[in-house]
Amino acid sequence: MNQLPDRFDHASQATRISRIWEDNQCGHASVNKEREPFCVVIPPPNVTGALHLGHGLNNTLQDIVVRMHRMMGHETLWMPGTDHAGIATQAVVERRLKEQENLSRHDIGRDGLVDRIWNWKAQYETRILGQLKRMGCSCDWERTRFTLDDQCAAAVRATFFDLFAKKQIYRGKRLVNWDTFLQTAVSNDEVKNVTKKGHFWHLYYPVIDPKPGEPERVEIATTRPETMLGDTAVAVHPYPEKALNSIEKGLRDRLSDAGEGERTEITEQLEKLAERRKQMLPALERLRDMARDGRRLRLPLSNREIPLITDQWAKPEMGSGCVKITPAHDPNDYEVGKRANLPMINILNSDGTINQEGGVYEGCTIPEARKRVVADLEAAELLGDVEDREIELPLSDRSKTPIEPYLADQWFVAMDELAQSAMDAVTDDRVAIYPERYRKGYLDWLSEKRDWPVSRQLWWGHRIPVWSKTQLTPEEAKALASQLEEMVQSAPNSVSYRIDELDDETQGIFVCLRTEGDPKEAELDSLGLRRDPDVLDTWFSSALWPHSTLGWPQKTEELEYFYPTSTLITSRDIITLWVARMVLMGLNNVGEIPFREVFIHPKILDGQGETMSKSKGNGVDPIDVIDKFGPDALRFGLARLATDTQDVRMPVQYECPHCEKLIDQTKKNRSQPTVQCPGCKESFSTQWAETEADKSLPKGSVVSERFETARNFVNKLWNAARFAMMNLDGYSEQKLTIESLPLEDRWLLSRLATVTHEVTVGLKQYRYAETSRILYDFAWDEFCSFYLEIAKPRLSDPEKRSQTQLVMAHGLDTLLRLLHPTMPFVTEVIWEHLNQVAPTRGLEKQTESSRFAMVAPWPNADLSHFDESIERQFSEFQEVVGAIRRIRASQNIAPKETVPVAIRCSESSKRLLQPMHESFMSLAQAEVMEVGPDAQAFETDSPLAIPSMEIDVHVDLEKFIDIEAELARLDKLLIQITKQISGKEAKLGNENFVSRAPEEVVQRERQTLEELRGQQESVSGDIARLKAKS
RNA sequence: GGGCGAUUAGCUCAGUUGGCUAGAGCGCUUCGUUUACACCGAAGAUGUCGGGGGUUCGAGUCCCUCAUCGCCCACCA
Repeated sequence: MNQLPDRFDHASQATRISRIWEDNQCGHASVNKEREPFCVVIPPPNVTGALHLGHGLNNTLQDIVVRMHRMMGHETLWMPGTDHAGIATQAVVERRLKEQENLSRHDIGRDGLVDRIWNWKAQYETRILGQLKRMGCSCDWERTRFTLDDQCAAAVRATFFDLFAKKQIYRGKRLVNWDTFLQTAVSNDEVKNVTKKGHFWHLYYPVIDPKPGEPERVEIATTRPETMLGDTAVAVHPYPEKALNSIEKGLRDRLSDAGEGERTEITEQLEKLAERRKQMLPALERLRDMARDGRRLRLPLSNREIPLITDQWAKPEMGSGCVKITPAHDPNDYEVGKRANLPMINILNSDGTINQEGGVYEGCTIPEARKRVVADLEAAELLGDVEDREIELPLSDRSKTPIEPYLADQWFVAMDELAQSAMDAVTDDRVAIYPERYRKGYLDWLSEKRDWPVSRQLWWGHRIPVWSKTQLTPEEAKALASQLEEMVQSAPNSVSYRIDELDDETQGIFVCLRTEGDPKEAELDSLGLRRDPDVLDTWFSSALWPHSTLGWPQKTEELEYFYPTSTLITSRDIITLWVARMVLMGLNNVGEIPFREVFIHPKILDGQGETMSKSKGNGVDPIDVIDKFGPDALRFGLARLATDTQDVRMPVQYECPHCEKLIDQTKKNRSQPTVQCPGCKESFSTQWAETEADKSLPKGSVVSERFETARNFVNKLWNAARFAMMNLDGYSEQKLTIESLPLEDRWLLSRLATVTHEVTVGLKQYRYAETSRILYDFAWDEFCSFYLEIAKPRLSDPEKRSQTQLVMAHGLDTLLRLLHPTMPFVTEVIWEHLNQVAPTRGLEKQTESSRFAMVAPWPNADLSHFDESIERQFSEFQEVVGAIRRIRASQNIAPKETVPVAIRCSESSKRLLQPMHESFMSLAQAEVMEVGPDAQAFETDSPLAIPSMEIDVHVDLEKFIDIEAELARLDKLLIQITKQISGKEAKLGNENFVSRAPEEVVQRERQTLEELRGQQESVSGDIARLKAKS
């Protein structure tokens, strides 16, 4: 074992280990009724781009529980895969197309674009899966799925068909962002608002048959007068006074703690408000009353009658206090329209010209219509003031033309029952969400039961399996329906159709086919039905992920065995979008929840507290961290940060490719194409490098030095193992009785039992940070610093060697297994070596070790090994060693000098400390002269009391004493003790404390005070003695 | 605007049901290459637990309030 390097060489080992795992199918799971299943589906990463550190965290946490359960003997399946991420991926590919070839998607067409996205997907899927493998993720790679692959597509079709047939999918109108130039809807994030100069037109709508005292017309104001053609109401606030009051109150609240500048501004606003109240309130209240009275208005130009209604959307503090309602062309008005059940009049053609609803303005473009409407209103004397004003104009990011809110046909999933089922699953604890506070968001969101619009005007995604023919007369519809009826009769489980009333005269027929490539598609085509061009929302397929990946809608053995899956580990931003929908779809499709537990983990932020993303330049590729620190360090580093209270701030650095110096990333340098290293003065490129010159520079990777600790820990473990294995020459099986083992062995076994228990429970409860810390502290401070150090002398004692080897090998073996889920690579490599030198391991009885750590059985917390008194006593020993070391350090005693020590302690402590004679020598270079209740202080003594342990350690300083240093130390000590005594005295002098605090607390305080006084006395005595001596 | 969370050492974070003489890692200071490990070992310094109130014998921990930061949702004629 001497040939092992003194640093763990992850670079040369990791790929080899990965291959071994893969070759031996260690991650493969199959239906095995003999064993309990454990299943996790991966939150499929988007194929938009490579994984970043957030994914690193997510997948590390999954792999830890997956590996633990596999070791526990469960048939463990971690289902891998990726998500097609409709809009995001299409946008990325389109952007590239534009940048690199200056082409739009319309230039290459639907098939052309989709082909390119598939290429992109192939590239990134490979990259992503490669990243996961390098992280050590123990997925069942043979089962890798993609949300757009055939199996997922079959599930999507089956689901859509089912909901369609049950009428839980319906067609409805929805306002979309319409790009009139490209004649397509665009998503919210493709719309950019620009501020432009515009106007605010005041219009008057006449009141029909005003009663005496009522105004003859109402004033409304708008930035888009042409939309009045589609108005279906005018609204006024139902409680104008209340509304004004609440605004006033808000302002006054702000005023009370506003700064100087803000104060004047708020005061001005308050004055305006008061003025407004005086002038407008009576009029608004009258209008409100008129609205309640059901009064109607005459919409100018088109001469329609429209109601005056009340709705909170009308802000009494704005404009005239009245607002025109155009449900079909404004998102807010749309909501008002739905609330008031108003008709929705679409006045636009898809190319942005006015349609027949616009009467004489039909065919006009929007600017033309605006001009003419304004002119005509002016002619009718219904135009008031025209203000200049800055307006926010939404522009399409692609065509740079104005976006029109446009009422378009969309498919919706009715959420009422589905949402309720998903709420019930959580409220009655079939699905447990951890940390619990996330339940609220989940339940609140679902409780709104807003129908889910599932169509997306994109090309990349599951195409909606509906063929339709519209503009049919009722007779035509009937005729067509009878033809379809035959089709349904012959295949009722794969065809479904429905007739929808489109308006008063026309009907539409919609046919859903359950199977992709159904020959009936051609039939439908010949009947003149056309397939819906839209695709489904990405989350539609993601919602099926837990069952679609297991083969649903087929009744596979896998589905039967692994579903419901065990746990879902994900990030909080998709609790509603994804988690909730998986629950409701699982219940709908399979009739069973998709997972029993959900664990929500924190997010990783950069040093500035911002989320990491490639677009900011602060994204960290886990591979860069792996290259620098190794996969185990990445994993351990992430796991120890995963607390359930808060997000993780992780300052990141560039690593200079020339000199390996780490350079803090700042907001400034993270967006530059090149950075100059302050160390070696050489420059390197970043992800922003574009020019050839910049690109030719070596690239600086982005890493975080937060992983250093973890890397050091990996190395510590490696070296501890190396030490142990170097000392396993001649290792042989033997019978061993626990009772006969020396205290330090009993202590180790007890600690192993405790730690095993804590880690097992901790990981089951997703307390990653805590269990990582427990393992770190145990491995470093107890196993290495104490156990191995104590073992050293025993290993060179021929009588004790063999027994020590056995216990040491067992300790290492257990530690490796406990650490394996978090640090799989280094533990696997050590396991290989350990198997060579100590192929059979165990205590009372040795058995052959498993070939791989990955499939080694999870340690049992052997409670018979647990011994509280030994653990407690051992910490006394550790304290005494610490005390001796402190004295040595304060006296500057050379490491090689042996110091005589006397330990005054109880009989029971003596029983422990006496046999540790050798260990005091190896750990503190101390010779224990006396130990027990009668131990005497030395002539020239340096005492050190162990707080709350009733142990006094005395070190003979005859040969070393530095009186000045010692006096300084003791003075300081005395001050500390005295301070604590007065604190305790005050506490115990408090009548209330003594009478009301629990007896045991008071007792403890008394005892501590007692000890402190003893210490004080002893230290004072020493000071006096030393002073006398000097 | 609604909801959730955070604020503890120079930095990044722990701190279970109130009992704390508040911890860890990094960084810093001093010492040390004793053959597992300098990616190491030993010792040390560092805190008005964001501010203010309250409950309690006792508050980092519970309640109220303010401030700052972050996230989600809604909204921005």
